[in-house]
Amino acid sequence: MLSLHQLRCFLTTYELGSLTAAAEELGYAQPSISEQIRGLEKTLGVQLFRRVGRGVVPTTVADELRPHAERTLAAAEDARKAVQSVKQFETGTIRFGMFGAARLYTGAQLVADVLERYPGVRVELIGQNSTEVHEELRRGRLEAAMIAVAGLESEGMTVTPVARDELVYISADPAHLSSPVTAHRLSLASLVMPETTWRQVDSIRIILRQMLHETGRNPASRIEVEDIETAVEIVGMGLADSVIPRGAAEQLLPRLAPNAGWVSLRPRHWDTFAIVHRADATLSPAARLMIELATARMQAIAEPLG
Amino acid sequence: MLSLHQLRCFLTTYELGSLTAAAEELGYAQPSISEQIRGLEKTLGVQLFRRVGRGVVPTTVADELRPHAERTLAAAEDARKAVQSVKQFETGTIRFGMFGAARLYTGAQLVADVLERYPGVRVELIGQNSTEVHEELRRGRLEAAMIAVAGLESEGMTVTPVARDELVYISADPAHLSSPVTAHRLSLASLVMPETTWRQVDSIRIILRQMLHETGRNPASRIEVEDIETAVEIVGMGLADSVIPRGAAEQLLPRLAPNAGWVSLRPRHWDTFAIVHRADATLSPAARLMIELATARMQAIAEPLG
DNA sequence: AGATGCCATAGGTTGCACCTATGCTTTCGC
DNA sequence: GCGAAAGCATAGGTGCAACCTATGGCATCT
Repeated sequence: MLSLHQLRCFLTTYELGSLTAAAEELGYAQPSISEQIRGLEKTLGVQLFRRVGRGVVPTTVADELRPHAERTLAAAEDARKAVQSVKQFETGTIRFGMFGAARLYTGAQLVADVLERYPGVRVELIGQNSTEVHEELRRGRLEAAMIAVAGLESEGMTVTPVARDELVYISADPAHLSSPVTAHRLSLASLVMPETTWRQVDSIRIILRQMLHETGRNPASRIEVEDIETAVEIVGMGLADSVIPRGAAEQLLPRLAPNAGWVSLRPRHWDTFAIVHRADATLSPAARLMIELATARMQAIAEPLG
Repeated sequence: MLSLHQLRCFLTTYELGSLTAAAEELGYAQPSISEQIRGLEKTLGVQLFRRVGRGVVPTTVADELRPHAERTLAAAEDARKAVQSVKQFETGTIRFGMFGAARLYTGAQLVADVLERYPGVRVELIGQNSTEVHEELRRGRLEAAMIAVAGLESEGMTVTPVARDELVYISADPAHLSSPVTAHRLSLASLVMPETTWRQVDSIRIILRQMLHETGRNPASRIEVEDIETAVEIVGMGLADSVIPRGAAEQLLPRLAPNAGWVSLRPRHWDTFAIVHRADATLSPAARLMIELATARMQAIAEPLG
């Protein structure tokens, strides 16, 4: 079986024209080189050097092999270098999960942070929805993620809360915003809720369900939409009210619903953002980097925890 | 130390997404693949796969490594193929020594023979002069050669005579050609001799020296030139006579000295052409091919021996 | 002719690559 | 849910290969 070591020995011998010189160059004893060359000749079924008294002389087959051997060794060296540069974030892809409001208002900045520090890397922010992210984490396809957690069943997962963001009630009707919204008022409200596809696992809905549990009512949403921007626009049109994280409200209301405002819930509730990864995993440098940067960004915007 | 085997195991595992599948594909037991991957991860200092319950998942570093691993393996495979095709004369260089009159009147045809049968090969016909060829043979830089031998000191060399060519006296003076030329007449002649640089080892001169030895004279050449064509032209101009192999005479006289003719020596003498190679060498297929073709060509032109 | 340089061979040690057997964890099917 | 199946890791053992030192043979240089 062909090996890189054989090719290395061959090339050095070819260039130096001597087994002894090659052995010294490579730091081996002379018989070792001799054995490697012989092995290479055997696997290829050809003679590469003529042993002629003092020294060795390459055959025409050796002439032919040489450039190929050089290419092969160069390719192997490239492979090694490529891996090393990935290790040092000089290149390669960093993949990180980010779901919900977290991505909504720190995603772009987080990507900018990474690109600034490591110009060569590609960044993938994965996060269509929480179940998908959770599944990717569980299957090991995603190493770590920052997601909104609310009573998330995460057996075998390490969940490290890093920040919380207050859930606020948003409305275009000033009368609805005159005082903090209680569970009772919430139960009577006409709501538009995003993330309709993942409603069972959406952290905000889970929190609202817990809040309304005491009133004996289920959270009633009149309108279901897919993304939070659409929900905010609908609120701006006065068609319904909604409950979203305060950070999202501060970012989206001026842009999408300038006539709407927000008010706290009573009692207050918070959406918790956490770093999540498999409990058994040892995190890669890239993952640790993303966790560090994402945590910093999130804590600069929302309320730090822990 | 990086190895092709590790890269092979890595690639197969990457593609099949499973150590077990890779093991089956490559014909090994599963722990062997596991060990190779672990070794590769250790030499590179990175994790390539996340072991996640059932199956393995490549990391981003593995994504980066993959194309490089493919290139490296492809290069190694190219090297192997290149050597194999050289072995089968599909490509590569065939080097053969050929000196003296042998090259003069079979060289081009011999090259044509090789190119016809093996269109991909390069051919090098080495042979500036006999000593140089002999030296190259002795040093092993040349595997085999067909040269004119005349009492050639060839210790350690295997000399296989394949053909002989009569030495003839050429002249532009018909009177000189009326009867075979004896040693006596030769000693009185005014000669032009080629191969002046290598006069000490030129086979024709050696023969002439032996022939004239009985007359007590040394061969006297009035004119010394480098190549045989020039000598023939000088003969055609009537400035001197010469002694050359009959094959050369038949080829060169009509072209370079149409008014000249040739006559035998008395007694007749022959220049002997032989295959020469180191006694200890096992000949490569390429060398055997050249020997076969050169012998055939030479025997078609000159008088076969053995 | 002797000294030197270089490759091959011999003999022995270590380590690696490979195997089988088994245990642990996850996933799948009933 | 709970066993069955699938997949990787570990353990233990064997054989080969890579390495070493020591030495011999041959060619070359002085």
